[in-house]
Amino acid sequence: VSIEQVARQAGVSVATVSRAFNLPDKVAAGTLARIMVAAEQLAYLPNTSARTLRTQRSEVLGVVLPTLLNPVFAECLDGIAQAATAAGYAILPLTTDYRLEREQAAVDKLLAAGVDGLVLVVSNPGGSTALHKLATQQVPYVLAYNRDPRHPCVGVDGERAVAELVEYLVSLGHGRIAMVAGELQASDRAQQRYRGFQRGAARAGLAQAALIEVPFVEPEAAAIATALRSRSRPTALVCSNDLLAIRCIRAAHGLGLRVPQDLTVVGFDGIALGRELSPMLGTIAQPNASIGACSVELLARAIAAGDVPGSAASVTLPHEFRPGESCAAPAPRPSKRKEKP
Amino acid sequence: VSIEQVARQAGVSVATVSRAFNLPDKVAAGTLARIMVAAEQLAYLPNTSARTLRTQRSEVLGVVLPTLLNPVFAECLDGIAQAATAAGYAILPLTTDYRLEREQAAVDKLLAAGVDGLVLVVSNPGGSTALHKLATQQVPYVLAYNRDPRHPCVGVDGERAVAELVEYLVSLGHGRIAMVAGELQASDRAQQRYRGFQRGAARAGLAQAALIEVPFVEPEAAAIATALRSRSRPTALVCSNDLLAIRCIRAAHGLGLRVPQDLTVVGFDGIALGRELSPMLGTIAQPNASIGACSVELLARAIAAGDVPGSAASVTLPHEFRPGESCAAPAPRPSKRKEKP
DNA sequence: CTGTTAGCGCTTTCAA
DNA sequence: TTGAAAGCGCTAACAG
Repeated sequence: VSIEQVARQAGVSVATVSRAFNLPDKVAAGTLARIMVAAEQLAYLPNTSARTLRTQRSEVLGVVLPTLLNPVFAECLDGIAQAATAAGYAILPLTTDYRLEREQAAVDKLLAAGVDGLVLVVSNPGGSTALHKLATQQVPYVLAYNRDPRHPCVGVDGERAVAELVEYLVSLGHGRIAMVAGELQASDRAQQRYRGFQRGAARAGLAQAALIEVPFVEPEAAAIATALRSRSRPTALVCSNDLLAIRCIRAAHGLGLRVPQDLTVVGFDGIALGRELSPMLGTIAQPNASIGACSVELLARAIAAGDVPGSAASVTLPHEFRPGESCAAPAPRPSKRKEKP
Repeated sequence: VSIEQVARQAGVSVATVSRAFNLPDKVAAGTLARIMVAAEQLAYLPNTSARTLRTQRSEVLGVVLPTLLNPVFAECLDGIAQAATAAGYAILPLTTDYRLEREQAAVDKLLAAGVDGLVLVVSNPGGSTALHKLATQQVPYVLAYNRDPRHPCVGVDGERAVAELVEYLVSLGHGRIAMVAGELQASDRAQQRYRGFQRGAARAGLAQAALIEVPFVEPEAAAIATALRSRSRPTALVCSNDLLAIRCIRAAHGLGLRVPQDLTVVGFDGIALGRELSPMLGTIAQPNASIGACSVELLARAIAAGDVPGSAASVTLPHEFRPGESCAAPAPRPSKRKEKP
């Protein structure tokens, strides 16, 4: 049912019906009422495509995320949706499954759909041709979680967060700390966190700071188990994200290690589920919903002002270290021989 | 950049450019090549709104879900996205946060966007005015997870699943079993599972089968803790979903109860995360991605055939009980007095 | 094989 | 306060 039928039913022109919906105060009260009744009767819904085509604005923001299977991004999307609604935008989310070619495809699809702007989480802002295209074409966009001086970004300082965590763990008495990460290549976030790990380890004078890289899909985290079986196994694991941390805890339990008594495990992300676990997951919590919301607000503001967000608009949001219950001082190991004199 | 500029650049008419993209074999090879080059140079992307407006088909399926914060629906959406892509559709997901008015709003928004069909998870198919509207207007739609003889539905037989679970638990020796559910009103799924609980309890001749209703938002599951502190506390908890089950396990641990030695906990949903926990979550696993995928396929088939899916097309997918590690026979309680002669 | 042309439903001048 | 009409970008007859 189109605007024309409503017009006929209400005995007015289509222009007036259009006004009734978009500028109600420019329509006589009586006319307005008649139109609304007619629209109601006919269950009229203004056709979005026609409106978008005509106005060249869709009131839609595109969203590009790696996956919704990781609660981090689901939580972020929730924040995006909330803020978008508040700002009068609908959203159109697409996932890439961490695949570069799908990032490009997603951006193209969104551009073809005529979105007014995009929020995206990419693997690596540096090499992204999709981003370059956006920048070139003057399309408003904001990166979430990513950090790159050449783009407008919203996220936390993951490097500092991890560095400080390592120093804290050392102060707790941990002498062997390992970082567990997915394939580092896959994301600049992981790289950043690893840099923080190295920095923290160096600063704390930590001798043993290893990296355990866990292939993404591998269900049995063999690499983790191997590391934990070693005689000189780490006393603390710093994980690149919460999902990995949860997996580490399970691996530890499988090996008969107690968390945190025998092994400290700390994640990164602060997914809501972490607080429901026992032991409650220790983590560097990001304000996921806020990261999404803030990205949208940045974007909306720029669009309203008629320009694109620049890298100068980047925002670093505060993170919060939550010790949870999976993080503690290492138990003093029973020494095999007497202490040195 | 529009089709016209491409046409000009390639020295052909807009019609030919259109054909080049939609019916490439009806265009001379040389012309096609020239057009593609021009399109590439100009970074041309066919305008979706214009195409939708003209063809009256969007190649988009609307998706209405309660929330993406519960991994069940995230997993389902993933399946939907996959199947949709395979069938040549894009998807437009909207969440309702379990609020009825938002179900209606979501449906309206999707209809206005001109989606070709919808997959939805509603609170209660019976009273849904949104559904009624869809049915009346002959819009193709499929319900996921919901079950109702008057609508096309894709899901598992939750009632039977829970009934069988209860009988199994009784056979294991459990004498006091409670069901933990969110507000039953909020969803027909929960109601169904509760019916299964009652049926199973009755059939197994179970004397003590209580319902513990947990307010949705409540972070501290006080109701659960109270029930578990009781002298005649249940030996097994059947939870309406996995998130609740996880919360129950934490509550149990907080009370010094071991799972499964002191308390069996079983969830419902089969979220991927459940397998990463320790104890691995016992659950009635639904094939979440398949539920989504199957819904899409049903829908796509009907649309292709030019009609709407009827309730006769409903599909019941198999569920699978996974004992995990949170489900076991109850430990024999130390008896206070000697056994009877 | 290619071009011309009429709209899809809507918004927005410009006139009345 | 309202109406007439142009046109957003595209596709699908129809003609050539």
